[in-house]
Parts: sequence; C-alpha cells; structure tokens
Amino acid sequence: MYIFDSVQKIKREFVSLKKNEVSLYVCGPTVYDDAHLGHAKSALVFDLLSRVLRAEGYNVKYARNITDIDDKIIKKATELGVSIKEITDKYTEAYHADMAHLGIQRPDIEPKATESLDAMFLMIQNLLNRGHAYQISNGDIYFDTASDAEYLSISHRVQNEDEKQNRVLNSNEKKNSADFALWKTIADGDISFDSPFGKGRPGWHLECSAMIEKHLTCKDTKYAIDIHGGGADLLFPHHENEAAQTRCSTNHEIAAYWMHNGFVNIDGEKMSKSLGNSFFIKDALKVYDGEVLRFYLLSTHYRSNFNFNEEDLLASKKRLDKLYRLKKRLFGLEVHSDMQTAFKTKLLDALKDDLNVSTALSVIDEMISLVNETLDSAGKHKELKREAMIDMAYIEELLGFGLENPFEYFQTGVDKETKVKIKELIEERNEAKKAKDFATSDSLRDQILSYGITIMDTPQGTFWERV
RNA sequence: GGCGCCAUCGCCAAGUGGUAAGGCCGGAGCCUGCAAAGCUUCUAUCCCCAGUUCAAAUCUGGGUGGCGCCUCCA
Repeated sequence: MYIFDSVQKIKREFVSLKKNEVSLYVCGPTVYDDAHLGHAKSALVFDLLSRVLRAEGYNVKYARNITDIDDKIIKKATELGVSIKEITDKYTEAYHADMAHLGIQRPDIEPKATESLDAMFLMIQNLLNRGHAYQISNGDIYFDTASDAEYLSISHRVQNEDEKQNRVLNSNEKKNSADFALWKTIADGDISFDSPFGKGRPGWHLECSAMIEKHLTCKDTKYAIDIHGGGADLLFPHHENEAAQTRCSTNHEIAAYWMHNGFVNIDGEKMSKSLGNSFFIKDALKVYDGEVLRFYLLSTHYRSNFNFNEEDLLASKKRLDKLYRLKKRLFGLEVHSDMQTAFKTKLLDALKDDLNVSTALSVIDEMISLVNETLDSAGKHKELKREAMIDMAYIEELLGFGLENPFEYFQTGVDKETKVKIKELIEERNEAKKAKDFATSDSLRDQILSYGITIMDTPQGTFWERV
C-alpha cells in the first residue's frame, strides 16, 4: 500500500505502527447545517481508504468525530431559540442519513466533542504544566505557538513579520497572533461547560487532538496514530494546531501519515459556507441516485479538486450503468466464494497505489467488456459467469458499487402506476410483434418512450429502463 | 505580499524517465423486423520555450494560463 503523505509531500509505502493494525482519524462535520458535497467527498475518500486497508488484511480502527460544540451551533440555536442539543441531534442524524445514502460505512468510533471534554481538560492541563499554554486575564487559555519549535512543520508555512510583531501591534493579551484558544471562558452561563479552568468552551482544534489521545492513540510509539485525514482546507491552521497540541502535551507526533482530499467545486467555483453556494447532499439525492453520486464523486483522484457538474455526472452514471447491465445479464446466478481471481488482484493493486480509482475503474471496464464479449461470441460459459459474479461481489465490497438490484437500479424514480402501464404496453407490443405488425409495435414503443422509458428486447424477454 | 497546487483527445480522467489506460460524446460496422443493449473499429505526442538524457507528458530552468491556503470551512 502506498499513500501520498501530504506533509512530506511524497508517496510513501504504508507501514503501520502496529502489525496488522491501522488507526485512522478523520475530521468530521460540525453539525449546525446539512452536509454538502464536500463533506460527501471527504467521507467517501476515507470510507474507500478503510475498505482498502481492510481488504489488505488490516484490522482498522477508524474514528471520525462529530463537532457538537461550536460558535456557529450556538449562534443557530440562539437564533432559533432552541437548545444546542436540538440542533446537533438534528444535523447529526441528517448527516448519518446522507452518508448512508452514499453507501458510506459508519466509522468504528464517532466521538463527540461534548463527550470528550474530560480528554480535553487533561490535554489543556498538560499543556499548562509543560509551559506550552498560558492563561490571560479574562481566563481564556491559549496555546503558545512560540514554545513549540516544530510549529508550522505540518503546513510548511513561514511566519511573516506582521505575525511576529503582533505582540506589540495587537492590543489583546495573546503573545503571538498565531496562538490559538484552547479554552474560551464565557460570561453567560447558558451555553458553557464546567471545567477546572472555569466555565467556558473548548477551542475547535483541541477536540481532535484530545479525541485521538482518548480513543486511538498508541502509547508506546513515535506517533499517536497511523493516518490522519481531512479536507485540504484543514491543513492550516487546523491540523497544524492539532499536531502542535499533541506534540507538546504528549511524547509523540500525532500522525505518521497525513492525507488531505481536494475540494469539490461547483461549476468551477469553490463551494464554501461564506460564499453561500453550498450544494447539499440531500438536494443532490432528490435528483440523483445515491450510488450514482458515490460513483461520480469517487471517480476522480481524491487529491485533485473536483468540479461538480451535471454533464460529467451523467457521463459517470453511464459508466456505472455498464456495471449494472452486466449484473442484469448475470442475474439469478448465486455465487458465494472467496476465490481469488486475476481481476481482484488487479483491482486491489490499483487502489493500493494511493487510491488510484481511475485505474481501478479502467480495470472494471475492461473486465465488463471482456465478459460481455465472451458471452456475445459464445453462449453459456458457466465458469466465466461464476467468476464474473465473484468479481462483481468484490467491486461491491471494495468500492461499494453495484449494490442494488440491477432491474430496480434502472427503474429508480418510476412510480408504481407508470410501471403497471409500461408493463401493459410492453405486453401489447409483444403481441403486435408476434403478429409481425411492426407499425403497431413501433408506435407502442414510441408511446413507452413518451414516459421516459426505453425498452430492449432480449432472449430473456423485453426489459425496460428509465432513460 | 507569503506558501503551495495544477495545465494530457470535444468533455471527464490515469500515467510521473522507456516511447500516451479507461469512460462520455462522435464516425463506421456486426447483431436486431427496426431499435435499445452488447461487441468490433476509428479519433491526442501530452500549454509554450530552453536544457539534462541514448531516451521526457514524465526531470531542471524560464514563460503563459487556471486555482488553493494564509479568516469559518470537507
């Protein structure tokens, strides 16, 4: 397995800290709004990573947090006059539903900030004890970036002069403008948590470091966990700060490998909360099948930026259609086997190379073509069919494509009445065909097409698909 | 301004030193009553310039053009 480490900026062979075990931590959502396509991309990438690692035989411990303490949550709760929990519960549930529609498996651990305060207090205390944090007059506690010689080693940034001079220029008590809050004291007691440092709430960066320490960490290794992932926008300052906290409060670096996924742009423009052009998963799901979205969003390498547009999505759907058409062709054949095939090896090899999905998809397309070709040229081929079934089961397991019933897949979004009507029209057409009344059968086909349905005559009967 | 990424067929997109995967679209054909599906087949020398090398889309330097982070963000 090779992974591109976004801190060292090279592709590195993956060697786990502990034999046969992988600890993976990914920054999850702040639950104050619906999840957008960017959340989907990130969750999909690391879902795929965990599947590939498991296929490689690793026992994977995958954690993705839920940030349920945050200014934006508080703001929304205040605006709506409801409790924080009402907001976070609602959007956590929505997040889970969206992810499920995309075929994303639940991580092994989903720690919440509200349930990890103990670990955060511990970390703050450690940082204070070790002289890496300081408290200002209002009670706020900051991380002292100047105290960490390795600060900025994750993002490779250079601190500019303005930042260095901040102590003089800035009126607040922060020693350095890069210093970030570990604990923010709050006067109004409503939305705050009790802590050894007084009432308040934790800084955002702290939660990930604390959760890693609490749930995943290997105590006796150079690194706390194997792989840390998240969106590219988190590299700085979020991951830089996480790394600093862990480095200074424990005796190890936070992660041996860092993976950052690229952005999802909409029509060439970055989707961002501040631009207000977020495309929500739930809205996309109204129009497109979840598996099609999964396929489309995964079809480009995870590190590249992804430009979402309908045209490409439809091209992508046609590609997935091919998989389902083969599944249709082999329908009814039940095969359960762990048999190793050349295809399986090739597919896994592609994904083992820093999740090269493009190559993986080409391996799949070639397999589909080969099977179709063989089946076209010479009838039965029991063994080939069996092997193709085994291969397709592997695609489902590894990539999560092809999970649906192939007939239903092509008929999603068609209501019951239409289905009945189509069935009638097809029967009528088949009568006409039998009588060699092609004028009638063609006009019936046009009528079916007016429902947005295309039909195909096969030796097994007439099948229909939504156009 | 600081740091960084990217530029491959009409479109999407792999490949990162050994002579351009795959998909969509399009052309031709096979199959079909006709279609659809499937199959066969055709379509690029890799933004520009210079250099390194026996050999470069792949390395180096310089352009040009996109874009990101530096503020909440996946």
